[in-house]
Order: sequence, then C-alpha cells, then structure tokens
Amino acid sequence: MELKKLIAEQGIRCSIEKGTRVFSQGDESEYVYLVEQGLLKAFYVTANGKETIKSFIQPHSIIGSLNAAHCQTPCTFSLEAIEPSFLIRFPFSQLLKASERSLTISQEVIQILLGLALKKERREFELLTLSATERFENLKNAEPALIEKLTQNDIAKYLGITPVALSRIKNQ
Amino acid sequence: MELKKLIAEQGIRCSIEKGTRVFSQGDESEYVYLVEQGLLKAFYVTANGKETIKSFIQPHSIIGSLNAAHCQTPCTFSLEAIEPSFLIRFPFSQLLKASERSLTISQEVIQILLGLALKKERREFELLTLSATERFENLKNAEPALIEKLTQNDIAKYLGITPVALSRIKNQ
DNA sequence: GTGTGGCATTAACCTATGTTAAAATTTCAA
DNA sequence: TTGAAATTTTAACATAGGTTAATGCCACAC
Repeated sequence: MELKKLIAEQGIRCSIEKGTRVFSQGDESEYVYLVEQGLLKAFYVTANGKETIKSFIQPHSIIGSLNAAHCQTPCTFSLEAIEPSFLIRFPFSQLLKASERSLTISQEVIQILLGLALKKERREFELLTLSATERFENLKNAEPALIEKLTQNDIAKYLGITPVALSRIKNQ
Repeated sequence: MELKKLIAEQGIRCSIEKGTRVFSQGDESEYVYLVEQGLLKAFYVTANGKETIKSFIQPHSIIGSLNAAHCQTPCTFSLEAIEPSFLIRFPFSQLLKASERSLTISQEVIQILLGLALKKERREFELLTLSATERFENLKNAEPALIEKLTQNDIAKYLGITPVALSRIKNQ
C-alpha cells in the first residue's frame, strides 16, 4: 500500500511501554498512528471517573482521534499500550494532502474510512440491540485470540459493563 | 459539490410516501440515496421483533447500507419515510468509480466518510458512557426541531429504550 | 357527533446490571 | 519462597429499565 509506505518512510517511529499513553483525552494531537507491533486500548474517562473502552488496536491498524486530527479539537479519548508497542506517527494533515495529490492514496484513504465506518456500524448495532451476554459471546467468537491477552477488567469496560457483571455472566 | 451534482444529474429520482420503505433489512441494494426532501428513519429489527432506530435522515444527507453497497451482502437495516420524501438513488459502485477518476470527487467522498465516522463515534460514545436520561437530554439539545416531528415511540427506539421508559424519564 | 385506532401515560411487578465490600486467587518482585 | 499488589469471584442490596396491561387522550373517518 502506497499510504502505509508513505507513513513508514516519512513518519516518526515511537516505542511505547506497557501501561504508557500515546496521547490522553483532552490533549491536542494532529497525528495518526500506524501500529507496527503490540496491543493498545482506546478509552474514554467520564466526568465521574468511569473508564470505558472504545476499541482495542492491533498491529497494522491506523488509529488517531479523528476529532482532534480533523477538527482541531482536543482528543476525545486516550490511547494506552496494553503490551509493549511500536507505532509510527504521521500528521493527519499531511495524509490528507497526500490524498489530494494522488488518486492511489485517496483511494486507499477511502478504503480505510469505509472499513472504519463499517466497524463503527457493527459496534453501534451491538450496543443498540444486544444484551451484555450476547455482546460477550460475539466478542469471544470474533476475537478469541484477543480475549486471551486481556484482563477481565478491560473486557468488561469494552462491553460497557462492570467487571463484577462480567464475572457473573461467565458463570451463567 | 461535484459529487452531489453528479448524483443529481445521473441518479434516479424517487418519491417515497410516509410509512413506506426505500429498502428493507435483508434486501440487496447497491445504491446510495441523496435525500432532497423529507425525513426518514434507518432501523434494525432483531430476531425477536424488536425495532431499534440507528439514525434519522434529513435533507442533504447521503444514506445507504454500506454493508450491502460495498460488501455485496444483504442490507443490515431498513429505511422508511417518516414524512413524505424525495430521494435520488445512485449506484454505490459508480460513485466509487467516479472517485477513482477524479481527485475532486475522491476528496468529497473522503469528507463525507470522515463526517460519517465522526458521527458514528459520537453515537458510540453516548451508548457506551451515558444513561438513557443523559442521551435524551443530549438529543433534545442537539436536535430540538427534529424531536418535534417524531413520535415518542421513535425517540425511544433511537435512544435504545422502550416508550414506557421514555415516558417515565420525561416525568423525572 | 360517534366510534375506531394509534399514541402516551400510569402502575405493578420483574430482571439485568450497578455498587460496595469482603474473600479467594493469581502474579510477580524481592 | 514469601509477601504485597492486582485481579477475580462472591454476596447482599440498590436501581434503571423491561414487560404487561389498563386507562386516558387525540385525530380522523364516517
């Protein structure tokens, strides 16, 4: 892919220790990040301190706060490494500029955004129509390998329930 | 906008009566629709017959089942007119082809997809972190005019609760 | 006007999930 | 190997929202 090549060649590599943040909710960040290795979580912290996980980020995906990168507002979520990770960071504006110059790159951006929209739509569907138990079953089926690497705490925060509720669900 | 011009010039106009569907969950549909006038709802019906509303569609927006249009799978939701509506339908594949030929159009597609992704992200945030009461407050603030046109039934289905629960919330 | 059908409200009861806290288990560093 | 910290489980109780059903409220056709 042209786009990933561009990012790999011109982006800045960074190594993130387990438990460390790439950026925090409220920060300004004009970057997108290409994950080369590792595992991260993107999460919100609400006013009353509750944490909920938006998504887990695995190698080869591109992540960044669209709000921050595109609308020049603060990041709406934080990004933290669950395992030691290697990322390449690249300014979002440069990515858009590259897409203005090259049809190949703009096609790739379209494909990435389509994929993102499809993923968000599935998540919306699950949150809107399924019970916590059903969402947990779905996750187990879709990402069995991922679940092995996560704490129950993080799985619960992703499902939108408490670890206590997840423990109950697991024992029927 | 080049893209909307293209759709307006080459798409097929259709008039949809109130209560009538543009397409139904399970259909194949390779189209996207540009809404010229009216108001529609995009909704899921679950296995046990429960209806939940994904989004309300107002004039100037573009709507279609990404899954069906892009992945050649059946539509994941139905689209129905809440008010008499006028749409223009246009094959999604032609839209992608146009974006392969023209940098202007591909930029517009990117902007539309970015907007969609941002909207879905906000919805995901609300479903994940807010209570039904808070989601209702948010909707009232964000779309006061829209709320006037909707039945309580449809508002409830959009919030992910029952009309009974919404009635309770309204009286504190 | 009168009746019919679709909303909206109310009430009583039910269930899933939250909250708090304590106990059990695992992990890991010294 | 041991102890401290983190994670998971369990239990008891609280609460939001679901379910069902009865009632009230309109709007519209006749």
